Amino acid sequence: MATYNTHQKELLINFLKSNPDTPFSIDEVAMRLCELSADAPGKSTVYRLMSALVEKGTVKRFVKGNSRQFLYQIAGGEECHHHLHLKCTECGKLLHMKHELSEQLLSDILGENDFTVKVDSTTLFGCCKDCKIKGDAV
Amino acid sequence: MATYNTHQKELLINFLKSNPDTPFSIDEVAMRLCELSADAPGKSTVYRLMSALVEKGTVKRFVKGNSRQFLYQIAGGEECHHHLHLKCTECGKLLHMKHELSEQLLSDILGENDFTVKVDSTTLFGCCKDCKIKGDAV
DNA sequence: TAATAATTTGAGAATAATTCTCAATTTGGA
DNA sequence: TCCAAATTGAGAATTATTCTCAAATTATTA
Repeated sequence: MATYNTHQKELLINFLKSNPDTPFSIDEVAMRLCELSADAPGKSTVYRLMSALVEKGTVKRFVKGNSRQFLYQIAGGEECHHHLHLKCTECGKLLHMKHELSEQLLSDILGENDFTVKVDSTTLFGCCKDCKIKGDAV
Repeated sequence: MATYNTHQKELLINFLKSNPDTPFSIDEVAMRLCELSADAPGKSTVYRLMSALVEKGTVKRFVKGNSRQFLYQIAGGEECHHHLHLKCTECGKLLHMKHELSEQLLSDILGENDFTVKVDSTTLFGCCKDCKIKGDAV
């Protein structure tokens, strides 16, 4: 089963790459692509392409708030498979944990609990520096 | 808005408490409760009660595999709000990270990334000892 | 370039988990 | 026992996602 390169695929990936810090819903992506090009992919196709990208690990998928909707965001490069990520629940920003700290942490957990953390499936949620400041100001 | 104690509420909580290590779907819970009592709550009520419990923090909610279904599991006691959890993606088991390690880790992340992890919203996914052995045996 | 076979797309139908509705029941206090 | 407020349950409504399949697109070969 060979795979063909299509304009739709290209548009989708370019869009996600040019917004590396923002998580999008399928609807949002479909709408934004529509504004960009006449042959933007339809919603069915966005769903299909996105699933394939998640499967490949190119894209990360989150649950939005406490809804039953998913959000999608491009994954980092190869190096991102080797460190954990921190996601701010206030602003949605995704931070990269420093490599050494991440390694340290994973090996501590392996030593202490005999548990191998899957870096790609794990995200730590919390509050980033900027949002903390905003929160304090109120 | 006072709240009334009902047989249905009691049944649900008791069931979850007596299965602290297993995550259940709404359907599973409803079925199991049906076997236990004549006035088990119907599915609508299980949904409603469960949402309330999640809101209160008594119950934790996960996304099942890569489906769009949620699983529910009773949260640990007060002490569980202070350490992180490890969830085996093979068998569903939930492990408790040792308190000191957890504290260490959270303060390292705060120091390094200026990021405050929300313990209650965070779960580390991976593979536990038992499943690792099984996997190797294949 | 034309013919082709395989892949991909898109519009809408189908699915399924969850939420909503509202009449009937249950609860706890007076 | 009576009553007002809260809760339940059956089924309808909602909605994000998946499926379907004919039409369009892609890459290859002659």
